[in-house]
Amino acid sequence: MLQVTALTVEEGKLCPIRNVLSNVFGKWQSLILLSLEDGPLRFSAVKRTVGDITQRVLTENLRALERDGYLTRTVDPGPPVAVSYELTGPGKDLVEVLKPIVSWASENFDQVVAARKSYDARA
Amino acid sequence: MLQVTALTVEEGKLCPIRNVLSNVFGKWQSLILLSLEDGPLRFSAVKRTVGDITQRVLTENLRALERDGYLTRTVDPGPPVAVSYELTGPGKDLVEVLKPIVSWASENFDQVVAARKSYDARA
DNA sequence: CAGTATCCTTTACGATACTG
DNA sequence: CAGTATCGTAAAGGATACTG
Repeated sequence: MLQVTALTVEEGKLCPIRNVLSNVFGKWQSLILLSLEDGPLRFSAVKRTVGDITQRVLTENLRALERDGYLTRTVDPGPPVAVSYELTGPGKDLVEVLKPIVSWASENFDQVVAARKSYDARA
Repeated sequence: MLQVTALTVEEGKLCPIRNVLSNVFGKWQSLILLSLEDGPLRFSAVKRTVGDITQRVLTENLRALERDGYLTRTVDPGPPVAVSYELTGPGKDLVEVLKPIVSWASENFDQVVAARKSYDARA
């Protein structure tokens, strides 16, 4: 069976699922990765694509994604300075497995909304 | 291009990606869904599978997943009472698109850990 | 067994102002 | 332009005790 507990069966080893996914399944991470799907973008372009993320939080999330090796950060000192973010190989792979979930979400949105409505009506 | 902003292009409509995924990409939701992959489990069995989740939080998450229509909750009044949770059709579909990410996480765990180490060494 | 009820802490996030 | 610095809020989660 699948191992999803904090520690794997071999004690002392962290669960890869949790350890990797916790940095991808946040409110913004997957959205940011998806925004880079078609090629590198500059900081402000990522911000525009995601829409309602603050500068502080975007920076924070970009750094975390860079740290995990999903994207690179390239600085072109200007002036004005231009910083662009680009998916790495692993980052592109990750986006590929992320996309089916995104499609699923779009396709099943109505169903989920209906389920919520029916649940709330019963309670 | 993919639409990931809070409001979709047709104003006033919520983004399906965010709206659906925010209830799946939490710390526990995907783990709980995965625990039910092989068939229905009772409350305590889910808890055992996930490992270190508290009763309160597990209950909370199970309710949210039930509300979104991913699983059903069946009570067999005992005594002692036995409650079992089972994936619905949509729940099973969701688990299927979730599994590739889980596999990806397992396969790329070492790489991510290495990336973090190298990033931390530079900074 | 499968929860509720409380209380408390942590973490993520939002708002705003400032800067090389 | 792409951040950093502060401050404040809110949601998620942890610990523990209690119950039909």
